[in-house]
This record gives sequence, C-alpha cells and structure tokens, in this order.
Amino acid sequence: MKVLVVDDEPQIRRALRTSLEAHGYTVETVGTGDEGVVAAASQHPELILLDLGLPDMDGTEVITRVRAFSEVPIIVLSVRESQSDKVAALDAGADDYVTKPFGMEELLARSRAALRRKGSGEPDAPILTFGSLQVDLAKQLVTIEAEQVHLTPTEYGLLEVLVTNPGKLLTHQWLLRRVWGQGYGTETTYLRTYVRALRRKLGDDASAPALIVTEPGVGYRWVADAT
Amino acid sequence: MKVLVVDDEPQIRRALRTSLEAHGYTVETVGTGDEGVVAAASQHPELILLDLGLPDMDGTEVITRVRAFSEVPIIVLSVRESQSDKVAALDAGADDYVTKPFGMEELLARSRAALRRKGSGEPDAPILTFGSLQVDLAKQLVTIEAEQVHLTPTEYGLLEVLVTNPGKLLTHQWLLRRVWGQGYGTETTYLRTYVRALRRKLGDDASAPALIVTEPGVGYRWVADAT
DNA sequence: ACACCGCGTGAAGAACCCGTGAACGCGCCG
DNA sequence: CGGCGCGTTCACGGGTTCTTCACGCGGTGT
Repeated sequence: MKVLVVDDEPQIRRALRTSLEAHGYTVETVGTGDEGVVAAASQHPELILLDLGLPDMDGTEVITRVRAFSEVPIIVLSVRESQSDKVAALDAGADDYVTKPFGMEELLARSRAALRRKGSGEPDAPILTFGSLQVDLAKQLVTIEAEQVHLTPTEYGLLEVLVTNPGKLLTHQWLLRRVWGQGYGTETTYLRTYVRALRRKLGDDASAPALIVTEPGVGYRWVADAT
Repeated sequence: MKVLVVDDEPQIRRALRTSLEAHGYTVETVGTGDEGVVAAASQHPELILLDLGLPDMDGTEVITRVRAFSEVPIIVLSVRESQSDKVAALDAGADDYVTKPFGMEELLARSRAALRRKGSGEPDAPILTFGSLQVDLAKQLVTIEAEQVHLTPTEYGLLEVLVTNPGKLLTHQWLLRRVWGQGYGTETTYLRTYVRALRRKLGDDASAPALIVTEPGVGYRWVADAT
C-alpha cells in the first residue's frame, strides 16, 4: 500500500514516514507541489497526504492538477482552519481535510477510511487518444502523430478541461472560471484567442471542426471521439 | 439528492434541514439510532448525517448496522473530540467525522466530497428518448436517429422546458417567462417562430403533430412518450 | 354567410457573435 | 540590455441568431 507524502517541512515528512511505515505502508515523500504532481503520475500511489502550505504552488492547485488524471484519495493536511480553505480544498477534489496539529491515530483512521472507499474504482487511463492526437494528462504532454506539440500553460489548461468533458456543451462562463479562475466570466475574447490557438496547433478547422465545435452565443464543445 | 439526518436534538435537526434544503437536497430526519437504521434501509438516502450522541444506542453501532447492508456515505457529527472516538467511528465504516460545533459551509463541502466519490460510479442518465429523438440534458445535445441536430440557444431552451414537462399544458406566458425571462409574457409571435423552427428541425408536422401539440389560445404541449 | 382571431408559414432587417490578424506590455533569460 | 514567449486587448469582415412583419388559412361566434 503506497502512500505519497507532499510536505515541505522535513520533520513532518519524517514523522509521517515513520508512523506510516510502522503500520505497513510504503512511503514516498516529496517537498514541492510540482514534484507531488509528477510523483502522483509516475509512482501511482494509492493515497496522497498533501500539505496545503507548499512553497511553489497553492495546495488546491496541486489537487486540481492531480484530479485531472487520477482519482487517488487525497487527504489534505493544513494549519489553516478557516472554512473557506476547507471548502476550497474539498471542492477542488480532496477527500478529507485534517488541521494540524493532528493525532496520528486519527490520521491513520482517516487514511483507512479513504482507502476502504477506493475499493470499487476502476483504474483510469491518464492518456487520452483522439485519432492521431494524444493528450497525456499526467505529464501535461500533447502529441499529434507522435510529434510533440508545444502548448502554453493557458492553452493546455483550456485543452484539458475540454478533453475531460467530451461531448458536453461548455459555456463561456464555465470555461473562463475553470481555466482563468473565479474572477472571470465575461472575457469571451480570451476564449476566442485561445480556441483559435488550439485549433491552429491541433490542426482543426473552425469552418469544419473535427475537435472543437463552437456553439454560437453559448460556448464550445469537444466533439472528438476517444479511440 | 436525499439526505438522512439522524440526531436527537430537534434544533440541530431543524438547522440541518433548512440549510440542506436551501442547497437543493431532500431531507429526512429521525431522532433515534433504531429509526436511523430503519430509514437507511427503507428510504435509500444518498447520504447520512449521523450524530454519535444518540439516546438509544451507540453511534458506532448504527454505523455497523447500516454498513451491513449499504455503502451509503456516512458523515458523523459529534461533540466528542477524542481521537479514540474518531478512530472507532471511522473504522466502523464512517466516511468522515466532524466535531460540533461545525461550520455549515464546511459540512456542505464535506457532503459534496462524499457524494462526489459515490456518484462517480453510477452514471445518472439525463438522456431522454422519444422514439428516434434523443435529448441529452447534461451535454445539451439533441440527436435524431443518432444524427446530431443543431439548435440555437433559444431553440434548445424551449425544447428543454418542453421535454422536462411532458404531457403538461404549458401556457404562452409560462413558456415565455421560462425561456425568455421574467420580463416577457405576451410575445406569442416568438413562440410561433421557435415552435416552428423546432418542428422543422425535429421533423414534426404542425397539422399532425407527434411531438408538440398546439392548444389554441392557450399554449403548447409536449405529447411524445418517453421510451 | 361573414367578420374576427389565432396560428402556421415565409422572409427580411437588425443585432449580435465569432474568426482572424495583429499590436502592446510584461516578465524572463541570455 | 535586447530578444522572446506569453497573456491581454483591439478592430474588422462575415456569418449566425433574434426580432419583427406580412400574408393565408381554418375555426368560432354572431
């Protein structure tokens, strides 16, 4: 049973490692959010313990990134007790939220509860294929006919929400909030610009779309069939 | 989305009921553990909020009894903060443990997290079928004989309120308010135009309607049987 | 029988939206 | 310090959608 610990404080990493290993878990530890996402993709842990106070990126960002390609249980550890922090983390896709300092017995029990639930899930493929187009959600890598395509962060973010919601009509507001953040919702010119960039780089034609269909006045829709 | 609240304090029951119902949940409440187990079996709730301090039986006992026949998510609410209580409840099969007093926003977020985990397994089918016509409410996609039909936003909005109120007589004013907004109510020409567009695109004949029947002087009625 | 009302039909102007191309500013790295 | 990548913003032309109008037709009541 492999557990990934993402925390920047070495003593906490050590404490978690010893306690977890004493209970029969295998433990991997990393110190930054970026390493956390990479390890979640490459190591395939069965549980992630994630500290929210990371130096390089916000904790909810890590959750969103991991949730893009995996449904592995995530338990958040944080010193922040405010409701808004908890709500943000849970709604981003976390399974549980424990405030520091916490009791190790409680954390172990919550880990058992999270792992017990995981029983009925099916392993998901982190690589989506649409004809000659491939999107590796874990590595954030896009290839077309085995040729790597370079996308800017915003372009990739938009592509990710599109391919993970295939067939669905995604409204302008929904896309903007999802890719640019909660403060956005009316900047449809952003979408036009980035949808255009995606279509160009992915070889799609706006007048005869095979990937991204525009629904006038409403939003966009990813129409390619996964193969 | 039905939620079962098991708590012996009437004011907590009331508070939970109002908050949950305000967020769109259907709420059942009972006051004893015995009733809780019975309600869990008979009502098939999709989430259980369980107070540990029940008069007739220990809370972990309730969890064990429910877990004997159901995997419905259980969130424990308790005044007890000791680790041993949390461990006991979680190991008995609870999904989460929240200590009173708790913030309602946090509880709602934890409820969403629990329901999200559960919901990912069973595909809720919001696809309505009427013969060869299919309306996918989630994707906002309309197909006829597996062939995609393109509808404008207004056309789709009108179709949606029609198919979600099958058989009912929908007055002009009601339809206009529902599709165009509160400020409308007399513009029957809009309805004529868009009902016509729908009939054309869906292959219905106004003089022998199989989908949309006009009720002269009153409104319209969706008459197709869901299959 | 006749006028009237509501509906279906078709079409046309106006308003809106999208695709396209390009420019500007900012941070970063050499 | 200069270029480069990226995000943001603007303007224009063409297409789609919304709104509005006009004309027949059938049913209703007088």
